[in-house]
Amino acid sequence: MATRWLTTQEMAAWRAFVLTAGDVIRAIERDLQPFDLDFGDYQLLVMLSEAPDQRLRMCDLADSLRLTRSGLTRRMDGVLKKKLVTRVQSTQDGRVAFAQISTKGMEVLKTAAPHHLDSVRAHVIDLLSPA
Amino acid sequence: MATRWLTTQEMAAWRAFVLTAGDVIRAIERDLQPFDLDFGDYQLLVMLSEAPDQRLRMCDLADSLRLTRSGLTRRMDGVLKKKLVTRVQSTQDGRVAFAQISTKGMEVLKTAAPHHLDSVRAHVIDLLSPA
DNA sequence: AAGAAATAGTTGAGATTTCAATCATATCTA
DNA sequence: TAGATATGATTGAAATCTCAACTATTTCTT
Repeated sequence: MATRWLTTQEMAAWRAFVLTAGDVIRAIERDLQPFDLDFGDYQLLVMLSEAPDQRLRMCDLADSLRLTRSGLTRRMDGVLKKKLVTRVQSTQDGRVAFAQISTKGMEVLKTAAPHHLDSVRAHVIDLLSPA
Repeated sequence: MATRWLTTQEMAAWRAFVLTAGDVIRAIERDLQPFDLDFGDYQLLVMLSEAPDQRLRMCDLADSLRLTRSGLTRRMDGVLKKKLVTRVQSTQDGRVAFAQISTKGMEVLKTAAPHHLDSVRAHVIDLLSPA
């Protein structure tokens, strides 16, 4: 258990990490733009597409996206308007609402996914590996 | 030059990276809160503290912080109000303004830095190493 | 079963950031 | 040197997110 690392070299690595992590996300977001998706939308769609019945309770989705509930409510506004996702009220528990990916949402995701993966490959290799 | 990596394992690594990178920043920001600094303020102060004459042109500072010029103008509002930084108009070039770290800014930075480095150590080891 | 506590979700206000437009100053070019 | 172009910085509007407060529903306790 080595404490007191983080001297010159580790420090440089940490700084590079902080700066390039942002660059990577921005580059990936730019590549997602032709599909009218941002990275937040994309992650939301992925989570739903992999969930049982392709839906999740709002609060579980918020947790997995590292958003507050409030933040998810707002993000849902966007994907609902784009018809990529549906809201389904639970019949079991009057408090809960599900977010469910729509047919259109699945189609958009299937179209965007290969390009997005190319993008991740390219940018992570280009920008992150050196750090 | 291997193309077509990013199968199950690499995919998982990428996802973990995306999620935990955010967690790390949030944790570090929480530890900075007692000093009334957020991560953006801290980085700005570090850049200035290391610059010649402890000052930088707005546009160069913006570039190094990965902010737009507009974004930096707004962030400056905050650190100016806290008296951590001064604005200095250039006498050479009427267009440029310098951001210069103040005595108070240097003091705050010196106080916060050791705690921040502890924080980086702790959270990067805790959260990032597994990924 | 009634009241208290916990859980799910939304809303208003504020912070941070970006884009596009704008203004001012400097530099280049013809 | 006059006009065009480039550069540095700010502003208004919009997007995204958080916190605190709130409503509604469910579950726990007695």
